[in-house]
Amino acid sequence: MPEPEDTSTGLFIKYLSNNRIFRDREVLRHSYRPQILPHRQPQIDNVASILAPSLRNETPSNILIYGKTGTGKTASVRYVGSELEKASSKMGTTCRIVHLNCEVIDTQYRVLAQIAKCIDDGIDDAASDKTKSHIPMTGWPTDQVYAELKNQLDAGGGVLVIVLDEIDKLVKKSGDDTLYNLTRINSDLKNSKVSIIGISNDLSFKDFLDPRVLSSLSEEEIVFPPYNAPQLVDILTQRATGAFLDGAIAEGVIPLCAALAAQEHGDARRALDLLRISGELADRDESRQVSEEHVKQAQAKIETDSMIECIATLPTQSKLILFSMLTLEQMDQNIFTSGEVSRVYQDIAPSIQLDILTHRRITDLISELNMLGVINTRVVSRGRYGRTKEMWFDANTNKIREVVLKDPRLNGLKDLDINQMEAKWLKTWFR
DNA sequence: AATCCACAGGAAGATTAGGATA
DNA sequence: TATCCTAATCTTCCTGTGGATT
Repeated sequence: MPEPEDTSTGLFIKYLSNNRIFRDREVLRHSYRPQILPHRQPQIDNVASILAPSLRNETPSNILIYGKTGTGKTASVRYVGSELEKASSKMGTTCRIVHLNCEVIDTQYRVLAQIAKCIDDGIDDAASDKTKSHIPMTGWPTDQVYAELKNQLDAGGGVLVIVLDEIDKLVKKSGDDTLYNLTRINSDLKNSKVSIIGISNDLSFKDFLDPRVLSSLSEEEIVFPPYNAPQLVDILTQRATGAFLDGAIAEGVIPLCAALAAQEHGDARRALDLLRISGELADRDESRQVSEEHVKQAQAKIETDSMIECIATLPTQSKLILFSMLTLEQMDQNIFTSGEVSRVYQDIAPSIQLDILTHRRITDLISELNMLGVINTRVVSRGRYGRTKEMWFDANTNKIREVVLKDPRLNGLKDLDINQMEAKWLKTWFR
């Protein structure tokens, strides 16, 4: 009997020892907060100038911040926030920042409770046992939470800046009551002040807001434009020095990552992912350098990964349609018409107790698959033989098949006898 | 030029699921 | 808990159509 420890160490050790690429790959993760944010100085200065009055114990204007994902909104605000707290403790004023991600904290109750909790934690060391967290995670009526929050704020004094990240999610899920109450809270406070920073990547969310809330929330608006390719190069270069060992990246790698990500909305997060995955690929095949080839592989990997993800979340019916197309493909057809697909579909649907959708519906689902980029379609006219829509895959069909069969309701199709089906179809309608 | 295939895809109504509300 | 509302899903019915064949 071999010692289990030995084998497992042996299993992993070889992957740990050849470390020729990364110095610290955490630097490339989304959660990493760099000290310097290239090309965001104007926005940072802007936020700072708006928040500055809080150091004189005056209420700063509320701010709304817009920008696509990966444009540095959150990072910039966090940076300004931490600088502000530093400055305030140096100057002896009370000035606190609470950062909430509304994708996670998405109800009025939880927002209020979370704010209260954050203030509490901050005061904790000063007045340790007196102000303990009063508000339970659930159970109180909302107005009581609101009142309790006011008490805590007034007790603490100073200025509180509330950052509502992904504020559009909050509005979509639970309406604008929360925002209404928060913007109004200043008039109920005697001893302290509140200012709100809303961060959104959806410009249209304003439409859901009460005009009064909107006007008070957007006293100041700041837009974070997407990065262009040269700017992304700067960002990647900065991170790469921390993340990679010297000389681990080939010449054109960073510009390539930047260019690919710039095409795709100038998303810095995407660019960093690309660089990190390129690095991981290089690491895995024991290269000593990340090459442009690795970047291309990484790009392909990200693409298929997101497609796999997309397919996995498709409704069962769409998956069955995909499976029908896969079946046709196994019968060495590369291009299928909507008629063929729906005939195959209608034949296998009953065998797994799925109700049969009409042809009309199937055409809609097929166009949907086309929109998602899982398949390609094209309308063709074959003269006397009618007008139809042709479709084909251009991705790895084995991967797709694998994912489709993971659906528990399609499990029975795993060992479908293609030959038998083909023979049957040939007899009835094929060609 | 007329015909006619094999569908595309619009319109509108029916059904269903989920969620709010009383 | 029953009921109502709404959005999403699905069906029915329909008109339109490019071009090989007649």
